[in-house]
Amino acid sequence: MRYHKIPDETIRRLPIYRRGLLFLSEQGQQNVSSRNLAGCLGINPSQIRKDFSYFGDFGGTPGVGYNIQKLIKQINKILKLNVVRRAALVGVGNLGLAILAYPGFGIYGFDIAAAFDISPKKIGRKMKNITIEDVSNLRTLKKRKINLAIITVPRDAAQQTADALVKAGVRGILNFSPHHITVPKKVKVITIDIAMDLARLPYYIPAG
Amino acid sequence: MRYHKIPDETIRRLPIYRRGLLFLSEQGQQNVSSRNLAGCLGINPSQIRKDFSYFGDFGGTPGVGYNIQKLIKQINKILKLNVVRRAALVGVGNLGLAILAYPGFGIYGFDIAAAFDISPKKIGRKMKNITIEDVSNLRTLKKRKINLAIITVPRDAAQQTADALVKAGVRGILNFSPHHITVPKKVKVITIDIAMDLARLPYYIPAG
DNA sequence: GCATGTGAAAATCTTCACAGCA
DNA sequence: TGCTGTGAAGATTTTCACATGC
Repeated sequence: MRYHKIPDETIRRLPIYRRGLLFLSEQGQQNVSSRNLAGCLGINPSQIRKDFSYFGDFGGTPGVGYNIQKLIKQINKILKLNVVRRAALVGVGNLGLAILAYPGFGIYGFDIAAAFDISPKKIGRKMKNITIEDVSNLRTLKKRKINLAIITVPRDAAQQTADALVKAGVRGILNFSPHHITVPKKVKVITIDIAMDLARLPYYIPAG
Repeated sequence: MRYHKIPDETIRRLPIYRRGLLFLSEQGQQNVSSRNLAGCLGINPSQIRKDFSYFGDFGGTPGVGYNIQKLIKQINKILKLNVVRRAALVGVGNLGLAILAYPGFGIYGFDIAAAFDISPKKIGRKMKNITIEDVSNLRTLKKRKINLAIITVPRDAAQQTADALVKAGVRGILNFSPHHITVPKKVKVITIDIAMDLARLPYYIPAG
């Protein structure tokens, strides 16, 4: 299976596997079978084996399972998480602040290295070793080797923020603004709309 | 197509359509074609027409398009957003606070009607008309007609929080904790792991 | 002409089932 | 025996293409 195109869905699941593996590792486990990992994550075991098989030999041992540390390393390599990634945050409102404080990015090797806002009240303030800069400074990102960004600006500023980021050489954007943003093909955007995810819960709930 | 099972993917897109339609409505538009809406959202036009067709007649007019207000009403009805939904928030940390302050829930008819935490320092404090309660009060949710919940507690408290919510009659959970939670089939869980979404960006970026 | 609504085809993704190995 | 790795089958989702209606 080594030479095929990797399904997007497989890529989407790799961080889930990684999370489960780190958890099991913390529990002191050395090895894990696809069935164990599946149970831990609510995923079908064949799915896991199939996903792994796209990348060639994941070093699973029949009768035993996979070595957890090895697996984590392989996944890191595939996801290109084996170097520290510097990311910028644009829009230091409530959500932006929560994200700056969020401890979860570290375990993926992310370093939120800069924060930007448009409000003079916020510019210059210091949060967690980061001084909030004016958005006009976005153009310095390239020089600073920052090529990932998180957008937490209001909806109507989302597209222009994305445009500025693209101009500054950013290649990946995590967008929390509830608006579709258009970028060149070479830039990857992942949009998270918190309210939208909540919005489909009622559909699945019978009665009222 | 009226009597078929609706694809999950279609349900996932309905809130996206709704968002685009509200935006176009704000711009003063009355009608929209599948092609216009598609352009606005980055989705294929046939996809939109197919999605709509699952629900029977969406009242589109050949040569003209769809009436925006009518469409929004239909989507609201399908997603069961035509009544105000009361939701509880559990875990008033940074992310929880940001979500309490997030203005985006209102446009879907959500009312975050209660907040809970385990820390005595936070219990009793008031945020936006909501007094933070002790998690032991979760069992009152049924009486208070709250059947949706947002979990923003640390990873290791996620499962026990979910258990308490299920016991309290909650039927839908939006989970921000980076951990899989197991619930009975009648309860729907949607998990958002912010860091995990960021984690797959580097994969799509060539070079370093 | 322009746009909907939808069968049918194509693409994608998931699950099965089993050969092969420790 | 227990588990991996994977072709093949099955299920789901997307896209095409066009008949039909304004």
